[in-house]
Amino acid sequence: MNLIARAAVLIVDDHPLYRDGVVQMLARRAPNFVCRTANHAEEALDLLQRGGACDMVMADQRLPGALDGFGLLERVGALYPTAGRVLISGSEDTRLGAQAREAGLMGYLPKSLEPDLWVQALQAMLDGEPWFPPVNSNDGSGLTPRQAMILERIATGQTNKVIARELGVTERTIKYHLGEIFSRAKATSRAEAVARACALGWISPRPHPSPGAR
Amino acid sequence: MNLIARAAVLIVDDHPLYRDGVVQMLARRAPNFVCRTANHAEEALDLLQRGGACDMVMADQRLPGALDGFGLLERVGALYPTAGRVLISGSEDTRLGAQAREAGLMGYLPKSLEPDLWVQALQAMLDGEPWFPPVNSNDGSGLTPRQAMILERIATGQTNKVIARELGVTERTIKYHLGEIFSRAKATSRAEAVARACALGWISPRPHPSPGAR
DNA sequence: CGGCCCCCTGTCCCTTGGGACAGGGTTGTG
DNA sequence: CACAACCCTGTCCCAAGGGACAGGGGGCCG
Repeated sequence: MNLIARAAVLIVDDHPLYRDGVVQMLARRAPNFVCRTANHAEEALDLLQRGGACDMVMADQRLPGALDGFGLLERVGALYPTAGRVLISGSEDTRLGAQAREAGLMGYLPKSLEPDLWVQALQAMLDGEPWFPPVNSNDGSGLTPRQAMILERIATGQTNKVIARELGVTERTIKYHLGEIFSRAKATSRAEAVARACALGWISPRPHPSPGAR
Repeated sequence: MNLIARAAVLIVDDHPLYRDGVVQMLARRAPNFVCRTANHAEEALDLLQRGGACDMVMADQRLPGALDGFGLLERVGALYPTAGRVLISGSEDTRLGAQAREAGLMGYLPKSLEPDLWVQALQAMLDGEPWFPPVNSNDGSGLTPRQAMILERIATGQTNKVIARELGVTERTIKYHLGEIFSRAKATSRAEAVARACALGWISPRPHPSPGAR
């Protein structure tokens, strides 16, 4: 564990009290950290530009404004390749963790994480170690990979036919999986399934541009 | 503003750092408050039962476990009618405020609220004044009341026919409104509309039991 | 008043969706 | 091996969804 270096971290979240909580906690437990905070992506980018780079940028997935956490961190990655980038999220959805990995981020911190683990994770990440929450074996959703894959596409408005084509299977197969999803989500239609999946955190509530659907 | 009385408040939220933030902030700005915290509904009820009642119970809308914020506060209302009940939420959705009002709660605090306003609101509520965030005139969604009404039902999986019956209009009319909703949400199907509405915070992501749909 | 917005309705038509019934394949585990 | 998940597929069928086209009515504002 690295306790020597001073580290500059930027925390981006639109909930003032949460930000304060993080800052206070870090001040107490990891005095070697210098914290800055921003309300949203634009402010964060502005801060980085005028205030110099950071060792670590941690952004909530859900942010007001045009850029969400992923969007912001993507841009940060392009502008400041040396900064560690970490996603924060209020939801329990471990799918976000996977997404964060794919996006090349250094870590993913659910807000339900205990402060102890929080600093532990931070230290690890500053040492260059990626950090993702211990997988619960339970991925929360109770959906099979296939089902999750399909549900996600459903949520972008894709039709069974399209999904079938893209996954290289028959339309009938999609219907089959849909039926399974319905029973697991206690839904009777795709619209309801999507709503429940949102409510249950099964799917990441990211504003989708629906690229292939229009 | 009432600065005299000692007030016991219970904060229920599954994000430790957010809870800490609130507690710290209150300790600094409103030392007359005695704070207790709970992770989820069950813990909260337990605390109330063994620890005696509270003047104020503030619960996040999204909680792990069987009861969400509304559920918890409903039960609290039944068990401890004198306690003020307040909903907290991370989303910007002003619909939640309306829902909280309907549920007879004393207030609604979005997490994006500035700490200043937070304590102000708390004080007001302890004085018996309901407190809800200043309406932005902008309800965020850009949906007409009718559209919002219909979108909500869509999200519970209701079919056009059912909605039409319940609203006392023709199925055709529902289709019309749906079309409008689609264009506003940039969606092409009800499933996509629901997903985008969730992502945009247009609809409250409450696990619906879908009463009339099954 | 004219224009704009919201709400409501109709007909025609084709595409999708989803259930019921009935299979076959793989992998892995007790 | 038997059993359980998971994945894939087929056919038949009917209900539901959604677009195109074409209207009428009320309210509010310049």
